[in-house]
Amino acid sequence: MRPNADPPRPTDAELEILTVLWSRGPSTVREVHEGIARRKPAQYTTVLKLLQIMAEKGLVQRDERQRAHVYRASRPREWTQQQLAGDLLRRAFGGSAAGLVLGALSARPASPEELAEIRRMLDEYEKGGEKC
Amino acid sequence: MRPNADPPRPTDAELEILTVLWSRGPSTVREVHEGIARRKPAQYTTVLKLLQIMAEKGLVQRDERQRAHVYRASRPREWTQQQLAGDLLRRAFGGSAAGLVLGALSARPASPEELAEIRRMLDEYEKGGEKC
DNA sequence: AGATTACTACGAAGGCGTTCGTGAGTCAAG
DNA sequence: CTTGACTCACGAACGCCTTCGTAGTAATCT
Repeated sequence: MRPNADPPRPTDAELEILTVLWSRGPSTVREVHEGIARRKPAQYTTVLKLLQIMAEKGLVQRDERQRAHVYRASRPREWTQQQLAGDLLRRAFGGSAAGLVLGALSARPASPEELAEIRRMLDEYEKGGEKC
Repeated sequence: MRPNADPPRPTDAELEILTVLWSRGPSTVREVHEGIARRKPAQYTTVLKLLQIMAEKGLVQRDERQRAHVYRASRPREWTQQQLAGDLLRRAFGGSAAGLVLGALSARPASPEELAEIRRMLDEYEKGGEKC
């Protein structure tokens, strides 16, 4: 409907579907359903309905050229992750990125390798983000 | 109702109320309402109803000894932040803490001071968290 | 052609979150 | 005692999320 407007924040069920689309690439309803059903039992028509609603919202785009419509996420994974992280940052952490990092680490203890990866990422981010 | 069970994840409106309670300490409905109304117009009874529901869920505890009941958050801010961060980490980032950190930094660019604070926090966390 | 399968569209139900109006009770002042 | 201010309790409304059943249409098979 509004092709250029930002899609709204995905809900829980929508995020699960987007995860499948991001990892599989453009997929039919059946393929998404198979990807979902591994973890959570769901009827085929439930996934179909979700995808239809998500298409209305602009979260996914639909290619109707084949009989089995092909859906693809309209935003890349990183973009959506950024939206969600920013949203939580604002709502629950008062904008404190340090607070969010601490919260994440406390919630799911990170291995030394992962800590090293975070540090590496901080370095890279500090170099790249010289826009002020 | 279930005093020792973990309260569920707070919703958006509930989180706003909790934020007031965390910063003000135990408060009456009127005080919470004044704290909320600064940013978002809301009727007194809306805040009252929210607090009643939150008490049922166990998100807040109510002291009825005064005529104006006094509510307090049943979990500290850090605990709830940890829940929320862990939840997002699992749902949207596949458990990758590095991904979450990158998402947060991309969403709201951090100042060099904040980056330094994050690094300091990582060091401290690495020292303190020596529990396999 | 007729039957079976695969797919989309649609409507409806149930639950939850949010908002607010109304009623009833309590307390203090006139 | 009556009035007015303040408080809690409750129900209702509305919209959104999620789930699923049913119906209709297109392709395929015998």
